[in-house]
Amino acid sequence: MDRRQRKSREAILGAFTNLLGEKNFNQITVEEIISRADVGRATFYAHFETKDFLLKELCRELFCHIFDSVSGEHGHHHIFSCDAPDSIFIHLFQHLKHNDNQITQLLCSQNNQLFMSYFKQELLSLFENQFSVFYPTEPKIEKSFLVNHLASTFVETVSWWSKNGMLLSVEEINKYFIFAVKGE
Amino acid sequence: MDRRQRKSREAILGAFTNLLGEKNFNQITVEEIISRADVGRATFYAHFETKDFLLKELCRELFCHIFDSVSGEHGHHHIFSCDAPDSIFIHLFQHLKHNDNQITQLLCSQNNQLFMSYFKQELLSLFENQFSVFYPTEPKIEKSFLVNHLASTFVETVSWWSKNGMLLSVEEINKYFIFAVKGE
DNA sequence: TTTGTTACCGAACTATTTGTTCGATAACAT
DNA sequence: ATGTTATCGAACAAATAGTTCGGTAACAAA
Repeated sequence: MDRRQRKSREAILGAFTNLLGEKNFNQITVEEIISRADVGRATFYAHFETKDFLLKELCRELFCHIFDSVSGEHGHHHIFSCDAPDSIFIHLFQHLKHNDNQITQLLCSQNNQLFMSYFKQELLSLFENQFSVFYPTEPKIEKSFLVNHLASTFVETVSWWSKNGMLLSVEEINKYFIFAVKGE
Repeated sequence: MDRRQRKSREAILGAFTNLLGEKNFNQITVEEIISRADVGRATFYAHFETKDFLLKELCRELFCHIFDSVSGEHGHHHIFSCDAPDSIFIHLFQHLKHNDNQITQLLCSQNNQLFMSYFKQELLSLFENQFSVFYPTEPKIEKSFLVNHLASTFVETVSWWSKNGMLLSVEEINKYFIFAVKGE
């Protein structure tokens, strides 16, 4: 990719990220973004169709590498089929605590739920075929409910964690999560 | 309240409710609202300062009577201190299934999370001092985490329920919820 | 170094949407 | 019957979104 293109793109995404940490998504104007990114109006629209697409792109960049690395570390076999079935969660917590791309600020900003919904979307497909580890043979409850519960609880745990300044260690927050979904 | 005022207000809230069932909140314009409500532009702004305040008012009307009735039925004593500690949840599920004010359509529309966040807000204060029934003496986990988990799980349960067309009975969905938070 | 390509800027522009103002009218309360 | 008040309609101003285009400079490849 052209260096100019890359610089413009990163300037826009960076300015947008900062603004998201300060104010509501709806209240952020294109004018603010381009003036903070110091790029022309036409340049913005050359890169991103609308503000919503910009958000989508940002989320993709934020979460993609996390999920990529998680999938990569576990190869193409079932992620829960190794020694520690819940190691996937510790991995995710670790990645989040590492705070690439200022992800922490975004997760505890007032735009919290914006990112959480994207996050949950990714988790749903990740947990789709592994929920049986936590809920083995539960015929009375529909699968989609359990998968949704698993993903929701993880997202809410991360949300609570980041809102509390991520004071708890990765091991501690993982215990919290396990307790929430298994009750032990 | 003046009959004219009441009619205008309800026309606006009704039109807004219908639109929320069809498209995204951000994409709804004041023009659409007033043309569907068949009121003048000035009238709209005489009733609601902005679109956001309109949403807030709608949520208040949607949820307020539910929570009022729940609190009223249980008087001023602890809602969990009666025979069936979890009866409060069945009450809530029943009210939701009754579907006053087209609440079901809104809960499973694309604006789902908009209402769910308001809903959760109310639940948090409702559950604040009653979480110990579900999690008696759990010293290793912070209280705010448990309260948040309780409210989140309830909201997610309702969300899943309404998205599936509320096919399950009140008793069944209550069982799902209890299983999710207690694991039994 | 030269040449052709491409991204950027900046400025002007259109269209949409928001929010306000005001006089006339009709519904309301007393 | 009288004074009040909500509404209408229409015209506003202001903010924002999104487009267009010619000139300029950075780029990549020869």
